[in-house]
Amino acid sequence: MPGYNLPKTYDFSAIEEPLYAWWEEKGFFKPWNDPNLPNFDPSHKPFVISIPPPNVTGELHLGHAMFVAMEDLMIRYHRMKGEPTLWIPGTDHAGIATQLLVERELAKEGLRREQLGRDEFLRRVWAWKEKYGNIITRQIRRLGASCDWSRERFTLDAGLSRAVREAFVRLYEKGLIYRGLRMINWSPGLRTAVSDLEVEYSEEPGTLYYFKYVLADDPNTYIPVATTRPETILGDTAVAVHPQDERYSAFVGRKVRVPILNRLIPVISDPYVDPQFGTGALKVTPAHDPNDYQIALRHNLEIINIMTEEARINEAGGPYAGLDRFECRKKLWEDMRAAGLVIKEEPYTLTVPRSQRGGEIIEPRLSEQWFVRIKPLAEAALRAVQEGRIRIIPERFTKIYYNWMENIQDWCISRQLWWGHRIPVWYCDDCGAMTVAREDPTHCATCGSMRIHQDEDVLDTWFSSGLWPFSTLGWPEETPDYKYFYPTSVLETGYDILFFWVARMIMFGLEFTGREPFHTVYLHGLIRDEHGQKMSKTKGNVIDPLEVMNQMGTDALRFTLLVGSTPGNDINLSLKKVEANRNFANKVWNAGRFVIGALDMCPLAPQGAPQWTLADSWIWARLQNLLREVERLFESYQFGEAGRQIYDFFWSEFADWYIEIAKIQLAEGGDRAFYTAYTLVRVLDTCLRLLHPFTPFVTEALWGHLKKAAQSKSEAFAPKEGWAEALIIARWPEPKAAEEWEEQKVAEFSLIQEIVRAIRNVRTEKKVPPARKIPTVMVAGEHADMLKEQTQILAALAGIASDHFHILEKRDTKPGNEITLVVSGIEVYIPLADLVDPAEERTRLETELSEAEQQIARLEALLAGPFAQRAPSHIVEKERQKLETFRETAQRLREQLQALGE
RNA sequence: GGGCGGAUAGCUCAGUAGGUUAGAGCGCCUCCCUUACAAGGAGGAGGUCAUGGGUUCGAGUCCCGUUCCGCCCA
Repeated sequence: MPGYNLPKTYDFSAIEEPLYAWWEEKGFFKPWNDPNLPNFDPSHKPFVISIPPPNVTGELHLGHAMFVAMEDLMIRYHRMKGEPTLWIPGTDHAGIATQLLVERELAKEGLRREQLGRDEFLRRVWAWKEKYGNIITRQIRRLGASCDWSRERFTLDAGLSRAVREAFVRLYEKGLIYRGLRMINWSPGLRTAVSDLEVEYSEEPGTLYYFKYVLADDPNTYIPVATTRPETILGDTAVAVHPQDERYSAFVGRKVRVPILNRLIPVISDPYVDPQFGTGALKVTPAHDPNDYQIALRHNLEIINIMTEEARINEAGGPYAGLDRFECRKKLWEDMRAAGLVIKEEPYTLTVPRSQRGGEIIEPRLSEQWFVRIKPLAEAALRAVQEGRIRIIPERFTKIYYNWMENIQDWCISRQLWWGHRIPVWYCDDCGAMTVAREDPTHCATCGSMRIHQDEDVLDTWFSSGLWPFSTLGWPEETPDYKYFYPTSVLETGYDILFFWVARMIMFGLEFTGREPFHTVYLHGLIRDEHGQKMSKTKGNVIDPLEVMNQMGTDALRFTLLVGSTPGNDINLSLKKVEANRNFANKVWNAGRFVIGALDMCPLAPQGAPQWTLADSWIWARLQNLLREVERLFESYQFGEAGRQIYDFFWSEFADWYIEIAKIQLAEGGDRAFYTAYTLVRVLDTCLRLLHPFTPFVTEALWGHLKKAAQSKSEAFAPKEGWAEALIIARWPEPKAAEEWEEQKVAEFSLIQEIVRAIRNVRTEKKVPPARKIPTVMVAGEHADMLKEQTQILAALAGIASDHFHILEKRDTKPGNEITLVVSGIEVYIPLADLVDPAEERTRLETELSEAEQQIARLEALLAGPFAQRAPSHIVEKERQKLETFRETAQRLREQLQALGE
C-alpha cells in the first residue's frame, strides 16, 4: 500500500526546498520557447510579468509575499496553459534606503561618507550589496516564485544603467528634462531633495503665533501677523495684504521692521492673501514657502535663504545662526516676547509635511534641481488607459489614475546622494556649457575644453524603475528577448505604488518604446493585521512571513493571501486563517494518500465498459462545473473566488462524499473497484492541477506520488495526454460545455445527501450511538428505483442496518411506533420503539408541517402573482417544482400525524 | 474641498452574469480517536445583509439620498 507509506501529516518542511531546487534545475522556470535558442518559434504569444523589484538590501515582508503569491499564481496558470511564460526577477538599488544603511554602518566606525570620498564610499556600498543583496531573492525563492533566475536584473547593472543613460539623454534632447531653480521638498536629515510623492501630509496639533510687524516710520503702529513657523520670520522680505482689505490699505507701500533683525521690508498687496485667515496680513518668506515664492516672483521681492542643508539657521539669521530650526523657533519667540512684539498664541491644527521615509518634517527649499517636464508624457499615458490599451483592475483605480495624470506636476529627479545613477551631465569650467552624453565625454561639447566636471547628483531610483519592463529585456538594444517578450502582459503590484511606479512605467514605456509596457495592471491591497490595523513595529503587530512559513508552510501562507483577498482591497491577515489553510493542505495530502492507497485495492484492468454509479457521475459533473467556474473566474482576475471554489469542492464534495462512497465501491471489487479508483485518480489529478498555482508545493509533491503509484499500477490510470514530467508543466484542465445528463445526476445525488443528512440529524437528536445501526423503511414513490440502487451507500452513510432496510414504492401497512421523516416527499421510517416518544414525535411533525405549509403559502402567492408571467420560464418552473415537493412533503406529514393520532 | 472604498453570523471576510430558504474560516454547543486525515469526522445554535427611498415579476447584488469607518488627492 504505497499510499500508507506517506506520512500521515503533510510535512512541508521536508518537501519545499528540494522541490524548488528540482524545478529550477530542470529549467521549468524558463520559457519553453526562447528567442535565444535555435528552435525558437515566434508565432507563440508569450505571457510575461516583470517582478516589482524589491529593495536589494531589503528583507521579506508580507507585501513581498503578496505580490509573489499573486504573480506566481498567474505565471503558473499560464505556464500550465502551454503559453511560453516568463517572469523576470530582479531588485532595485533603493538609493536612499541603501545609502542610509551603509552610512549607519560607517557611523559605527565613527565615519561619515564625506571622509571616505565618493569612490571609496561607493566601493563600500557595492560590498554591502554583494554581502546582503541576495537575501531578498533567496526569500522570494522560499515563497515558491517560479521566475527565470537566469534573467535576473539589478537596476545598477551595466545594461540597466545604459538604459537609464539613454533615457535621460533622449528626454534631455527632446527638451523634456531641464535643470532649474525651484521650490522643492527638502529632507534635512537625508540632505537631499525628494519628489512630491515622497512627502506625506499629516494633521497635527500646533500653534498659531500672533505678533507685531512694526511700521518703520511709526514705531507705535503695527500690523498684526500670524504664523505657524515663527523661525521663518528671519527670512521675511515682505508683508502682504489683500488689495480689497480696508483694514490695511493705508499701510501698503510703506515699510515695516523685521523683528529682532530690524531689516526693513515693504508692505505689498496681493490677491493671494486670504483676509479671513489669521489677521488677514501675511508674512512673506520666499525662500521657505512655495506660495510666498510665487508672491515674491510677482513682486520682485528679495529672496533670503535662512537655512542650511540640515535645516539649521545660517548666517542670514544673525544672532540665531547655528540653531536648529525648532530651537530657533523657541528662542526667537522668547526674544520677541521680551521685545514686546508678541500678541498671543492660539492652538492650531496644522498640516505638516513629513518625509515618507523616516517621518522627519520636510522643509520647502529653493534649490537647483533636475526635472522631467511631465505633461507631454502624462498625456500619452492618460490616453493609453482612456482608449483601453491598458486596463486597470480593479476598474475604480482608473479614475484615480486619471485624476493624478491630469493634475501632475513636473517630477524632481535629482537626488543629493551618491548611490544611484549619476546624472550624465558635465559642466564646462571654461565656458559654463553643459554636455549631456551617452558616453562619458572627455571635453566640453561647446568649447572643447577638457576642464569639465560631472554633475554630483544621482537620479531618483524610480527613474530607473520606470524603465524596468523593457530595460530588463535589453532595451535600448533590440535584443531577441526584447523583441519577443516586450511588451509584457500583466503588471501586478500594490495600489500604493500606482503613481510612484506604474504610472511612470506607462509614461516611459510609451515614450521610449512607443508601446504600452503591459496590457493589464492588476492591483492588490495592503496587508493589515487581523483587526484591520496597519502593521508596524511600534504596535508590535508585525507578522513575519518567514516565521509563518516555518510554522505552517509556504502553501498555507500563499493560499491565505490569495483566497483571503479581492482585487484592490486590503486584507486582514490572521494566523488563524493561515492555520486553517495549513489544515487544507493536510486535507489534500491525506485525500491523496487515500487515492494512492485505492490503487492497490483494484484490479489492473477492467473486464468491460464502465458502468458509472450515481456517485461517479455526480462527482464528475460537479468537477466539470468547477472547471467552468474556475475558468470564468480566472479570466476575470477573480483568483480568490476561484481558490475558494476549488477548496469547497475538494473538501465538501470530493473528500466528504465521494471518497466516503468510494470506500464502498472499492470494496465491491472487480470493475466497480477499477472504475472507482480511476475516478478517484482523475478527480484528484484535476484538483491538483487546479490548486497548483495556489499551493505549488503540496500539489507537486503529491502529484509526483500519484503519478508514480499510478504508473507502477497500470497505464490505464494515465491522463489522456500521458503523465507530464512534473505538475508545474502539466496541462491545465480545459472546461467543457455542460452535458445533458449532468443536471439529472446532480439532482439525484442531492436527494441522497438530503436523506442521509436527515437521518444523521435525527440520530443525533435521539442520541443514537454512532456505532448503532438502525432499521429503516423508506417509501419513495417514483424515486424508489433510484434509491434502491443506492441502498448500500445510504446504509453506510446513514448508519442503517442492511438487513433491516427496505425501500418501497408504496406502503400498505399502517405506520406503527416509529420515527418519521419526510425529505423532499420521501418518507423515512425508523421503527425504534425505545427512541419514540409519541408526544415528541407529534410536536416534531407539526413543526415540520408548519414549515412546509409556510413555504407552500409563499410559493403559491408567488406563482399566483405577476412572477409567473414575467419571469423566465425555467425560473418559474423551478419554483413550481419546489411547490410540488413541499405539497408532497406536507401531505406525507399530515398522514403521519393522522396515523399518530389513531 | 474633490474622489474612492467599506458597513453581511460573536470575530475576520466571501458573495463582480439580479433568480426568490444568504455562505466560509475561526469561535461556541453535542457526540465520535470509524484503518485517508483529531491539522479529522457527524450534528447544531447564530444574520430584519448600516439606514431611507426607487427601479424590477424578483435586490445583499442596480439607481438616488443619509449615517458611521477608512483611504487617496488638493
